[in-house]
Amino acid sequence: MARSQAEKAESRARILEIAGAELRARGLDGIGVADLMSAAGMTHGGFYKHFESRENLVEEVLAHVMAEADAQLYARERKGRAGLMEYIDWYLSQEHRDGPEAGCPIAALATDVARAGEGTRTAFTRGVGRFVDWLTDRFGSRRDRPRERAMTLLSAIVGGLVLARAVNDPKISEEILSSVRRQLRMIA
Amino acid sequence: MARSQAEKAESRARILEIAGAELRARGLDGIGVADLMSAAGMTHGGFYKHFESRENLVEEVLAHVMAEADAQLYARERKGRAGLMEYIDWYLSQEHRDGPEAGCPIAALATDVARAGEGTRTAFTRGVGRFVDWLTDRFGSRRDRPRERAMTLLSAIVGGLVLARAVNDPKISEEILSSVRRQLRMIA
DNA sequence: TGTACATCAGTGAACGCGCGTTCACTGATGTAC
DNA sequence: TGTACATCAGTGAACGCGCGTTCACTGATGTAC
Repeated sequence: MARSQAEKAESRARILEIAGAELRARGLDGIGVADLMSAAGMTHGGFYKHFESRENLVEEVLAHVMAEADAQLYARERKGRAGLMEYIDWYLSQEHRDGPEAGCPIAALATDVARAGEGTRTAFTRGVGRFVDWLTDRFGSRRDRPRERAMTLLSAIVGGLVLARAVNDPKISEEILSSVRRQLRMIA
Repeated sequence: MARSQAEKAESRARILEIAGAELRARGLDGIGVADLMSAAGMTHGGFYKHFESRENLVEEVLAHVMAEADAQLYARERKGRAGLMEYIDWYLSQEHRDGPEAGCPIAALATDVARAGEGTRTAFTRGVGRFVDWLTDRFGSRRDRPRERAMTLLSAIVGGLVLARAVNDPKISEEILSSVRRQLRMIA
C-alpha cells in the first residue's frame, strides 16, 4: 500500500471533516468531489477508495455531522433552565449565524434534506429526535407538556437562525435573533 | 414575429408560474432551463428571449413568488386574532407541508436563499419584512411588543414547517406541526 | 384595404464546460516464508 | 531478521453526460406606404 492503514483512516477522517464544513456552508449540492479531495490534500481519483459514490459521501457526512452536534449537545455542562438559556443565546448569536460551517446542521441543511434521499433523511430525523429529547429534559417537570414545548422551541430557534441567515439586511437579521431570544424566555 | 406580443407575455407568465412551483419544490438549483421550457411547452432556445440568464430567472421568479404570497396574505378576509389563528393552522397543516410548490416560499427556500446572490436575497428580505408587518398588525395593540412577537411567531412556523418536511418519520412530522400549532396559541 | 418589408418569438443543432466516475499505473506497506 | 510477493491508497489522464448558452434559421406578426 502506498499509505498505511492508519494513514487511510486519517485521510478518511480529513475528508469527512472538510465535507462536514463545506456541506453546512454550501448545502448538500455544494461540494464537488474534486474540490473536496484537493482541500483534503489529495487528487480526486482516490475518493472512491473511501466512498462508493458522492451520494454515499453525503449520507455519511450528514450522519457524522449530526452525531457530532449531538455529542456536543449532551456534553454541555450547565443543566436545567440556566443551561437551556445559555444554549439558546449561543444558538441565536451572530457568531452562530455567521459560521454555519461549524454550526447546527439542522438549521444549515433542513430544506436540502427535505429533498434528499432516504438515508440522509433518516440520519437527519434521528438527530432531530435526539435534539428534541435533550430539550425535553431541560424542561423536565418544571413545565407542563415538555415535549410539545421542546418541539416548539426547536422550531423557533431553527426558523430564527435560518431567517437571520437568509435575510439581506443586517438590522432585520439582528432583530430576528434578539426577538426570538427574548420571547423564548417566556416559553422556556 | 412567430408569435404575437400577447402570446409572448403569456409564454413568459407560463414560464414564471411553472418555475415558481418547481423552485419551491426542488430548490433554487432544482430547475434546468431545458426542463422548464419543455414543461412550458417550448424548446430551450427560446428561453433567452425572456430572460438574460438562468440566474436572472431565479431572481425574477423569487420576486414573483414572494409578491404573490404577499398578496394572498393581505387579501385574507378574517382579521384580528381569529384571522391569525386560521392562518397558523393552515401554515402548519399537512396540506401545506406536502405541497411546497404552492406554499410559502420563505419556508421552501430559506436555506437556499442564504447562499444565493444579492438580488435574490433582497427580494426575499422584502418579503420577510412584509410578512412581519402583516403579523405585527394581527397583534395590534392586543399584545405588548407586537413586532417582537411577530418575528418569533414567524420563526416558529417557518422552523416547524421546515422540520416537518425534512423529517422522515410521519409521526414525528405530525407531532412537530401539532406541537407548534398548539403552543403558539399562548404567544398569539 | 392591400402590399412589401422588417421584426422578432420560438426552433433545434451545436458549443464549452464542469462534474462524477473509471481505470491503468505506482510504490510503500503488510504478510508469509 | 531477512527476502519475496501480494495488496491496495493515492495518482492523474480520460470518459460520458447534462447543463447553460449561442446561433443560424423559420415564418407569423406588426408596420409603413
